[in-house]
Amino acid sequence: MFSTWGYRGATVDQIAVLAGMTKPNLLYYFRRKEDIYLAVLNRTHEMWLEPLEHLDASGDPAKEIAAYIDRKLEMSRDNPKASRLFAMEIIQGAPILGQTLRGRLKTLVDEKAAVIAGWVEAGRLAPVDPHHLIFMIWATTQHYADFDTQIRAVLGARATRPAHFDMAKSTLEQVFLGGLANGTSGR
Amino acid sequence: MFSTWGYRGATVDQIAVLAGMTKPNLLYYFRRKEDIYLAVLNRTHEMWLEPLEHLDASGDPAKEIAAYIDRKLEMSRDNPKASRLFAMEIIQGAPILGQTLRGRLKTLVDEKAAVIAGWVEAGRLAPVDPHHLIFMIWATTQHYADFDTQIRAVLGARATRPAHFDMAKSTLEQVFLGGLANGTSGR
DNA sequence: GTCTATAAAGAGATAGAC
DNA sequence: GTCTATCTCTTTATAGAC
Repeated sequence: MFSTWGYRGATVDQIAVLAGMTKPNLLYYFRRKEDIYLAVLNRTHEMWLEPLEHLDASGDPAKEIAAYIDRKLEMSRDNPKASRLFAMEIIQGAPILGQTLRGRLKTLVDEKAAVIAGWVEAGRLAPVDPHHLIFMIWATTQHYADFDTQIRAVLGARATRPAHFDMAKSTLEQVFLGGLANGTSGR
Repeated sequence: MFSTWGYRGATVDQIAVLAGMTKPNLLYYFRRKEDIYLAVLNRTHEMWLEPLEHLDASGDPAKEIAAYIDRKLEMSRDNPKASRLFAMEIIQGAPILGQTLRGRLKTLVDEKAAVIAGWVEAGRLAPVDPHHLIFMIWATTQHYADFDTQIRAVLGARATRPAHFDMAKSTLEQVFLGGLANGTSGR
C-alpha cells in the first residue's frame, strides 16, 4: 500500500483489509501507522544493501560488475514494490532512512568504491569515478522496477514480462562492460 | 509540495501558504486540489519530452547521444523538484499521465528509437537495443534529481553542488560512449 | 486476540460578507 | 478577488465488550 499510495495516501483501513483483519486488530500489533511503515521500510532496506556487499575485490572486475548488475536487476524484477517503497522514501528526502544512508550505506559504498578504484589503478578497468559508476548501476537497474509503468507504456506490445528483462540485462552489460573495458580507457 | 509530500501528503493549506494566499483564495483559482496537481504535472511533462525531440538523425551519433545526456542532466540539476514530481507520478502507476505515456511519449520514443536503429544499421554505433538505451539514459540522468538525498548522503563532503554534476557528466559520457563505440561492437 | 462503536483531529471544499 | 467562518467527510486512534 505504501509503495503505491505513499505514506499519507495509504490508509490503515486498506492495509488492514489487505492483511485480512480489522483496523483495531492491526493497530493491536502496530500501535501507530508510522510503526507499520517503519517495519516494512527497514526490512526492505536490509535487503537492498546485500548485493553490494558481495562485490569481491579478488574477483575479475568485469565479472564482478556484471554479477552485481544481474543481482540488482533480479531484485527489481522480483521485488518491484520494495524498490518503489524505497524510491519514494528517498525522493521525499529520506525522513526515516536519512541516518542509515549517511552511516551504514555510506560506509559500505566507500569501501566498495575503494575496491573499484583498486581495479582502475591496477589497469584492469578503464579509469572511472567509482562512486558515480555505482550510482549508474543503481539508477539503471532500479529503473526497471520504479518506472515499470512508463517502460510498459513505451514498449507496448514488446513488453512481454520476462523477455524485456533479458533484453535489459544484455543491454546493461553491453554498455557497462563496453564502457569500462580496460586498455581502451575512457576515450 | 507535491514533489516532496506526494499527492495525498500535500495539503491545500500548505500550498496556499507557499503561494502566499489563503486556502479559499487558492481554491478560487483552482476549484479542486486535483486541478492544482494536474496543472503542475502537465506543465512539467511538457518540459520533460523536449530534449528527446532534439535528437537529430542527421547528426553524429556519439555527439547526438552525448548532447542528449547533457540536456537531461542539466534538467535534473536545474529542475530537481519537477523530476521528482514526475517520478512520484510514475511510481504510483501514472494515474494521471498514463494515457499520455501510452500515446505521445510512446510515439516519440519509437520514432527516436528508429533513428538509433538506423545508426546501428549504418555501422555508426555498436548494436544496441534502442529502447533500452533510452531507458538507461533516462535512468542515469534523472537519478541525480530523484535520488539527490541518497547521493549527497553517500558522497558526504565530496558532494559540492556543481562539482559532482560535472563528475556525473563525464562518467556518464565515458560509459555510454565507450559502451557504444562503433566497430568494437557489443563484445 | 478480535471485534463494534466512537472519540478526536485533519483536510477538502463551500457560504457569504466585504 | 480576498477573507473568516464553517460544513462535511475521511482517517487515525482508542474504549471497552467478548
